[in-house]
Amino acid sequence: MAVRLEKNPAVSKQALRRMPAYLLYLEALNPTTVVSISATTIANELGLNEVQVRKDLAAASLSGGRPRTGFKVKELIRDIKSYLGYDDVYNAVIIGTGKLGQALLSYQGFAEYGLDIVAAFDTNPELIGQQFNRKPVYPPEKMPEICRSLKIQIGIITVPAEYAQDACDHLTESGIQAIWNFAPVLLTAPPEIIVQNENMAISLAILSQHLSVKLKKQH
Amino acid sequence: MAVRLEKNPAVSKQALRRMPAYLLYLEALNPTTVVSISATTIANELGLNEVQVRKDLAAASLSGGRPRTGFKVKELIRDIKSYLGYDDVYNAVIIGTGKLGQALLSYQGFAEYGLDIVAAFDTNPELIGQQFNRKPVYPPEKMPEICRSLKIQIGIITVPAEYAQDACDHLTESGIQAIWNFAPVLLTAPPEIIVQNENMAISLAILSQHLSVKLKKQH
DNA sequence: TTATAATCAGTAAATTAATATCGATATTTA
DNA sequence: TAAATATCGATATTAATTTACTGATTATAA
Repeated sequence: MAVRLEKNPAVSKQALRRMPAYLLYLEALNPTTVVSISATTIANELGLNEVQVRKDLAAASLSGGRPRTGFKVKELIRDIKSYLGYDDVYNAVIIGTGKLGQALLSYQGFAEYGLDIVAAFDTNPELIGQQFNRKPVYPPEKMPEICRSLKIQIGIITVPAEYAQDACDHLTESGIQAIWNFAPVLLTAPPEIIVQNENMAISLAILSQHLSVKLKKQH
Repeated sequence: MAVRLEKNPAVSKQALRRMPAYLLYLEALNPTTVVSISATTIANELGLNEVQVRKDLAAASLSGGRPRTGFKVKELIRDIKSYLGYDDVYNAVIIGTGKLGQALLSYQGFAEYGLDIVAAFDTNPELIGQQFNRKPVYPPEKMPEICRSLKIQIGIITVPAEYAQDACDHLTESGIQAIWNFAPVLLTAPPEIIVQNENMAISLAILSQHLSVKLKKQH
């Protein structure tokens, strides 16, 4: 029998970044025709090294794969989701209901990731009282009260850059645990607060630098 | 004299990811009071290792820093921008004018990064002919013609997941060079096309996993 | 039933990235 | 003007990550 000695080996930050790609790939498979899949196949499809994929999967998978057939697709999806914490449901609020805030409020896909956006905050009187995707917009003063009563863990910042630190401070005072920051600002927060920056500039920097190198080559 | 032997040493992908943070930090400084800054200071402020910062800056900076004072802030900003290709202006189009597409069309900050979004495409007849932030929305059929005549290099995909591959194919046929993909899908594109995924799921995965670990500790 | 081949898990080696150290140099201070 | 010190660039070391290798295991086919 294939015994897995290390149950859930330490996983690198890089591996954590690859997990969502595995999920996307696995979920795109037809579950009726593809029951099992090997690390080799996934690696080839995603352009990764097969040992790397096998190690990543070993970290997330509870039951492991079996020689010759690979991993059960359904189990693997479930295990990766559980590994990433998508099973636990977190309540979130959005600060700033501009276009981006509205886009996030309207996006149906977050349920997949265990993220439940339950309310939004905005200073604009015209937006306060409105709903987006059946989620109400409140004035910022209500933040502490609402966050505590609704047991909000995550605050999503989608305000313009100049108001982002304010939003961060408000959220911190309202007792949230983590911040997902879409504003192009470096936030200052207490160390116990998890801050994850969704920095489109990073993505754009990588794209731009590649493109710059590519276009220079063409001359 | 402090001679820099290696002019622009090879930089890692990780370093490239840190560059936008340096820019954010440097641009937040008051240019009248802070003329020069040391790698040490930046490292402390951003919570990074000082040698790492010095190496990163050495890769981007043309003139280098000088002992005791550090780097000239204005020069450094200029050099990093140039290094990231923000000097070159790239023309882009947006495919999909839902909330996210509209948010990107309306965002004024892309000019900073040398990104000029000049038009959008959507299948929705109600949106075709409209403008967002003075940028017109065209039907997809016009993509090849418009992309070629306006010399579009970058296509930004903001359609729902199920249409993303179609959008990608259209863009490829329209002669663009790079794709910035916001849809949660793994795109298949010719190898010469640069594909950069803006995968919010990665960010969310990291946040979620941290939070999961954090909340478990509290018990 | 036995041989073959694909795949896994685990360990070792190689590569890449991060951090520590060192001599040189420019500014500040005595 | 000389000594002290902060900072740089470069090299050396350590740590993390990726890739290669090996033996075990299971399905398939002879």
